[in-house]
Amino acid sequence: MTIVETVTQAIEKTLSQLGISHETEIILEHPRELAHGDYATNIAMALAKTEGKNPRELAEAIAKNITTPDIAKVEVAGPGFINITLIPSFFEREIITILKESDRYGRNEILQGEKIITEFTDPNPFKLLHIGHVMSNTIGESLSRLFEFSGAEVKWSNYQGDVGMHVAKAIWGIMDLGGYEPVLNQSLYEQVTFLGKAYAHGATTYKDNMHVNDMQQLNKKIYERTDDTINAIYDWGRQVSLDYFEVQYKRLGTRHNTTDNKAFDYYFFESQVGNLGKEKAIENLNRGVFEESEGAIIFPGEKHGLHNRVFVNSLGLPTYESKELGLAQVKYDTYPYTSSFIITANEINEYFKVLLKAMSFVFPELAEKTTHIGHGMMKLITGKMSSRTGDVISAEDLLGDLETMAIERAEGKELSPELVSQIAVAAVKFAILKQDTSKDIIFDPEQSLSFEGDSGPYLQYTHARCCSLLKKGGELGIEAQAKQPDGWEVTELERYLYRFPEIVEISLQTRAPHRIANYLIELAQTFNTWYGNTKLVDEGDLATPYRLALTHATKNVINNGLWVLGIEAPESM
RNA sequence: CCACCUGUGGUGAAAUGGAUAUCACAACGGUCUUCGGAACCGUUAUUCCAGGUUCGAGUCCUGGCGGGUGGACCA
Repeated sequence: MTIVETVTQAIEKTLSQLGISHETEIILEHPRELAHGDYATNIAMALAKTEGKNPRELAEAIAKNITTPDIAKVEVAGPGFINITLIPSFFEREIITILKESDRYGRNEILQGEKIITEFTDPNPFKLLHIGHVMSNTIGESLSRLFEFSGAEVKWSNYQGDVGMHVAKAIWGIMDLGGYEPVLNQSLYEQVTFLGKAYAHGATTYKDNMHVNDMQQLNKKIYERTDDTINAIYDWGRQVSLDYFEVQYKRLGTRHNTTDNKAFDYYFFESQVGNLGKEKAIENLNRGVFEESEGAIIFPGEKHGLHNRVFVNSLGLPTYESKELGLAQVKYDTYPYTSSFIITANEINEYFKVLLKAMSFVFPELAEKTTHIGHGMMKLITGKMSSRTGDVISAEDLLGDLETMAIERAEGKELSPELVSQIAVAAVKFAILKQDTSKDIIFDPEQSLSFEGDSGPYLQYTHARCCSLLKKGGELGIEAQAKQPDGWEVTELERYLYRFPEIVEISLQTRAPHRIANYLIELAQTFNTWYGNTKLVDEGDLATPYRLALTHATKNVINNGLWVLGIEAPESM
């Protein structure tokens, strides 16, 4: 039984002893001020009115009767809070648990037996992997890890638009620039840069209302695969893009599956789900779910308080909407999930509401299992980042600049390329994950590059510092021992460490990795303050073994927390 | 025009309806013969406006004002 359950039960018992029946749930929270205790409940204030009593008097009455072995002190404070302080040996037991469970500490079984499929990143072949994709990738990976940390079997998927007008624009651009042959023998980066240029050229031309017809015809030919020359360009461009994305996932530290060493378990493509989606739309047109309008097949979202959307356009081609229907089925056929999460930027939130409504008629069981999670957009303070490949900033450029800064920051200290990469990735991922992911992020590269304050590198540094202290203890022949010395005063650090599993649960329930990120910062600050004020490894001090145990516990919690965020925890840096 | 999201120090953020609104950056001032200074300590400064619900509102409701995103053949 967890400490929260034990204490809640004790309060429950007290209430019934006092003859108070209640429907209000007993909620335990951590007071903002540690001085107020480890847990607090507002139950007295909540029940005061129905009981016809003064909240403070009621609180006093309840407080007097709460007893469990782990409670050292119960106090009434403020308007009627009941503050609870735990006994020192509770913390000692928790430290033992943290050391014993090691990299499993903080895991739970809330999602035991669940089969979850997540979808994120979703870059489009023929286009750049840009910072928006980095954001989706980071958030999607963290949520996937959080689900896994909570006991679910999780499959990662990536859905990519390998057909559609953007491809036609790119291919038109390639042809107009004289073909791809000249770059064939160059590096992957050169090839993909050429591709990016070609796309930009096509897109600009299209926007200027030139060659619109040509590109639409081209689009049709790409669909039909009737032209050998076009097919060759298409196959080259698609493969170059996919290879290049994979290089970027490696660089981003995206976890790779063990079967084929690729970032995702499943890759789905628009070209593979379009026909099925179109069939479903036509099928449901006959059932009256969809309607014909202006030569297109639409879903009348307006009948459901939403807006109408086109599923099959007037040329008879499936739009993104109907492809998504096909995708839901293909995903389920590939991996019979109990839940499916689709993580995208929030600019398509409204679109997804309509889509899920339509899906609830076409595939009721699948729609029930599907959740869309919209994340904020990455806004840039312009002019501060190099942008070698166009007006959007590529993942490549972003990471390159961060790595350069990390090296400068180290001031001549030799860092392995691997470590430099880990630090750069930590900087950007933490900047994304430290705040509510549903909101836009104003990405100030300078700030993220500064590596100060609440940053990923700060956490990594704290982790490395813990490792160093443990090493020093080892050299002196002092082993960590989770046994409080006589007269030990419980530190703030201990009073934060045991909260990690609770934080993970809250983070899961609200699907908010930033809860974990913020907790880790608080924990690291608490540790560093302690470190600054106390000589932790002191040969002559009997408390050193316990201090080393706390240091080790801190290392474990930071390590596990960073794991959920998808950030590496190097032992030295 | 309609829908959804959003408004917290100079800047960027946090806060299951709880106590004196927290953290970082910036600014200013300190600590240092390091246990690894990418550190630690201190000072200044904040909930868009008006009502309402509640014992209690940054948080919930209503109405303003400001910002973002969407609103039929792009995704």
